[in-house]
Amino acid sequence: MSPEVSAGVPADRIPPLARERLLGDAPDVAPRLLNTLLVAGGVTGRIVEVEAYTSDDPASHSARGVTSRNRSMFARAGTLYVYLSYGIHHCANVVTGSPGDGQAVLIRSVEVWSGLETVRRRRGPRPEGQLTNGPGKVCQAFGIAARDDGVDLLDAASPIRLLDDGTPPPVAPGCGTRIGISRGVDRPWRWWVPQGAAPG
DNA sequence: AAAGAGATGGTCT
DNA sequence: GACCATCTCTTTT
Repeated sequence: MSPEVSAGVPADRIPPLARERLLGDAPDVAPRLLNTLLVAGGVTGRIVEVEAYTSDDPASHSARGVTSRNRSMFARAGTLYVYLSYGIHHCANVVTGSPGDGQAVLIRSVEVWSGLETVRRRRGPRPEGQLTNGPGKVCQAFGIAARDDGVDLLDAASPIRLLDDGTPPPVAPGCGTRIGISRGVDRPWRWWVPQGAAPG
């Protein structure tokens, strides 16, 4: 299949995100990840909400060092970290920074640009706005699961990829505290694309 | 519209 | 045995 984005350009003709764009602390990288393209499972979408997690962060899986679960969170920038949440849902993260840092950005919400029928089949009949507006929903919609943990998102041969179609991140992203955590609750490490914001 | 609770299993103490 | 980086359905205002 040939996933397409809004302009009608096939996803396989859009270049991967430059790895240097992911180099840096997760709270710095996270807002720059907004408006980049996620391609997986026959679906393409634009990332519109993210959260940052670091090793110096009581809410982060990486806060207490490497374990078998969070191992890929300590890999190089561009690695995908997938974990099982509440025994039911999967959540996808983009590793940032340098190997050993344990920093990553959680993909919280995505706007689907192609493969909408596939998303509807995976997510079931639901209002348009509730298909991919949560980290567990994003993984279900894109078919991302535990087997995908550790893949390189910047490798054109990977089943899951981050692309850069030239759309810049929002000039003034929304910013606030993270959702669903019980520690580190005051860190304003969640960012989103303001609704109705014109790309560019 | 908002609040509450159950599902469900891996990870860590 | 407790704690979740969640989601959905049900109950209550």
